[in-house]
Amino acid sequence: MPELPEIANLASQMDRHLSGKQISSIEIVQPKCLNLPTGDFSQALTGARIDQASYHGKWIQVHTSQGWLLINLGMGGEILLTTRQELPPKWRAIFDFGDATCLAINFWWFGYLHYVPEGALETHEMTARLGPNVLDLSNDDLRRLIKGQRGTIKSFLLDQSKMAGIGNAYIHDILFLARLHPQRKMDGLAPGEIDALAAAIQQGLRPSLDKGGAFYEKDIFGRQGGFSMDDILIGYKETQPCPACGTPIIKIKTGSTSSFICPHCQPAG
DNA sequence: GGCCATGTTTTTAA
DNA sequence: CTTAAAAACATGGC
Repeated sequence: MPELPEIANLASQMDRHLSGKQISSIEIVQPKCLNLPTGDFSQALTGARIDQASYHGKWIQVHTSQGWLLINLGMGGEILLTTRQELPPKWRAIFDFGDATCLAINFWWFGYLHYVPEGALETHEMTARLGPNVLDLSNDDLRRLIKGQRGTIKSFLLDQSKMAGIGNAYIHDILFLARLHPQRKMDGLAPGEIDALAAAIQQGLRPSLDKGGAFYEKDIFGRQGGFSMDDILIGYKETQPCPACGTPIIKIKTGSTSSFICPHCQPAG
């Protein structure tokens, strides 16, 4: 599912290939994903010229001449730059451009398409509450964030209001790289472990970012990402040997999500 | 065919 | 307050 590397790539591609295009019409299949009634939403963005696209955590922020289009793919989906003649079989919304191309958006479950008027971005709670993009954190930033925190390290890393971008797919390798058990308590971390965590976050996300995202997601041209199963260290590799020590990887329940760990390299402590 | 796991965010409960 | 778990649904795997 899309996390920071995939979102960052999509936003970058959209910025490069959509800027300057004008939205001529909008077709919505699933009104439930909007924050406005369908008519209001369409009216707000029809005629808008796309200025630029960026991202914050798992949200893509498209700035237009008529305000912001905010996209969250939820648990996975596609944003395709295509034409009416080559539409994918399924989609939730289509933005037609004046030049015969269109943007077809699909997502499996709980995606969002939100409109926010110009200058009102800080009133959009779901993005305003996000912490800094996780790749922008320095070791000192991380240390400050951790100070005074309780709870488990996994729920901390997944808390988008602390830092934005980590999801339940990349977190397995991040915690493995830091040699930390997902259920270690935040107040029990040694300074050296925090530094290791800061390095692990970079190490766990950048390779995928550089390769265009994960193999199970597509870019706006429908091409798969270059980050393959072989690039993943331990995530989703239950029973396979740990790359560091050879101990079989196990899958455990952590709250309502699953985690993959090496029981030898990541002791519960 | 049917049951189950999946991953995000918000909401609700403990 | 803090932290954990459920709910919102669609799709693919076994």
